[in-house]
Amino acid sequence: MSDRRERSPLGGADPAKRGGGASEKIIDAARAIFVEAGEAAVTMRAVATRAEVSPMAAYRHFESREALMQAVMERGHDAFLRRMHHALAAPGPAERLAATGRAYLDFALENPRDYALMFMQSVAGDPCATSAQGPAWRDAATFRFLVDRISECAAAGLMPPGDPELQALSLWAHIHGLVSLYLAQKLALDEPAFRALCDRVLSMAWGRPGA
Amino acid sequence: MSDRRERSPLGGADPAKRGGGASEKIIDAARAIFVEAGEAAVTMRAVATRAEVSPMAAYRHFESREALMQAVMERGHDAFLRRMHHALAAPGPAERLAATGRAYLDFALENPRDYALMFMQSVAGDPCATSAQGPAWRDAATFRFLVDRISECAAAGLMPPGDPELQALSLWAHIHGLVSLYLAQKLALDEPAFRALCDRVLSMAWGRPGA
DNA sequence: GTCGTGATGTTTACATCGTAAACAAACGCC
DNA sequence: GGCGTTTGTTTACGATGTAAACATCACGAC
Repeated sequence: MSDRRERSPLGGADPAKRGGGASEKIIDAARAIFVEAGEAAVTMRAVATRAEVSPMAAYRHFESREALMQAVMERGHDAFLRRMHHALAAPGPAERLAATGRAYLDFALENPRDYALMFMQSVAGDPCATSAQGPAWRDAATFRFLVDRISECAAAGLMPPGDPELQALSLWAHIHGLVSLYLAQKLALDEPAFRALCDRVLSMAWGRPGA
Repeated sequence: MSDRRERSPLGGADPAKRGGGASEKIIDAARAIFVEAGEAAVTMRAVATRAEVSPMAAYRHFESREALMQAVMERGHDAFLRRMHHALAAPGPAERLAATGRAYLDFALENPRDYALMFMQSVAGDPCATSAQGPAWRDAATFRFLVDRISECAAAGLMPPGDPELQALSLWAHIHGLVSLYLAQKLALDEPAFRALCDRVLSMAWGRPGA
């Protein structure tokens, strides 16, 4: 959990901090290619070309391609969390939970590659998964956010009582199941049909809040 | 849905039929490597070595590495369906549905790479933008099997009435969500803890049958 | 028999990939 | 100034997917 793969030799005590403008430029290039053309297109040479440096330059900032992809993923998580927080603008607990679900779906459908990178494959050194024992998802900011929204509803009597963490995980798994099957093209639906399907499934299982 | 990528030049009218002993040998080699070491280890050269042929031999039977992986995946689906059918041995509708859930989980946990290959890949957006409209999962034998188990329960009054297809999809998504998060190492749990978690989540959401 | 003909397999070759190694310029600090 | 550290480049190597050309072998027609 503590080791960043980014080299950031001039970063201060906290290596998770900015690694300098050059690292930024390289991550930006990698992200641009990734979003446009997918993970396979993110080759070190392509990134270097886009960042206007030589192919080996990226290795001064990232141990390996995998470490670079991890940085790309972290940007995705940042954006995801920011998006979730928009749901706080809704007026009441139930509305906030519903908005959270909508924000989740919107992010996944607008950033399918980011979503897949973040949640549908195992990446070494993932912030969500230490791959070893112990709590990881329980601590993830986005998961805590969902737990809070559910606790809020429970406190307002809008939810059957129970362990909010368990309910949050259940809801997360449910939405993630739908989303990931859709993104993996196992459902053969277009986006509007999929959104309608989500609405029906989630309202069936969770009443109104989940949809 | 009808075009096989396998070349099978001596296969009869149905190209999905056996492509000859050599194709078998190559798929077997690919599967062995895949199960042991993961998709990345399935290189054409490694497969050829294992199948005791020259590196280019596989191209006589499969268009590309991707087509070979697809054949590997189909083997996985066959095994998966066979496993599901064991659940029919249970005595009553509720028991059969519960056994189906258990079979699903068991298959995924015993064959994690197969499961990931079958259900956690191919993200919308890139070359796979074919996204051929129309029913696909609705026709899949394994999905029909789940719908049948749910219909059985509904007929016996063990399930709230409703569209069995929708309920089946909801249950599928829920279990798949849990499984895929676990396999992608987002939960940071070991297997026994994960099984216990599934039990709690699914029994919370679906009463007894799902667990 | 001989002679195509097509299925099957091999060898060779190439572009592209991740990345190790050696080298060079730019910077801070004395 | 000199010198070590940081940052970048060039070059090179082994692995990969696969195209192209060539070799083998079975088999039906003559």
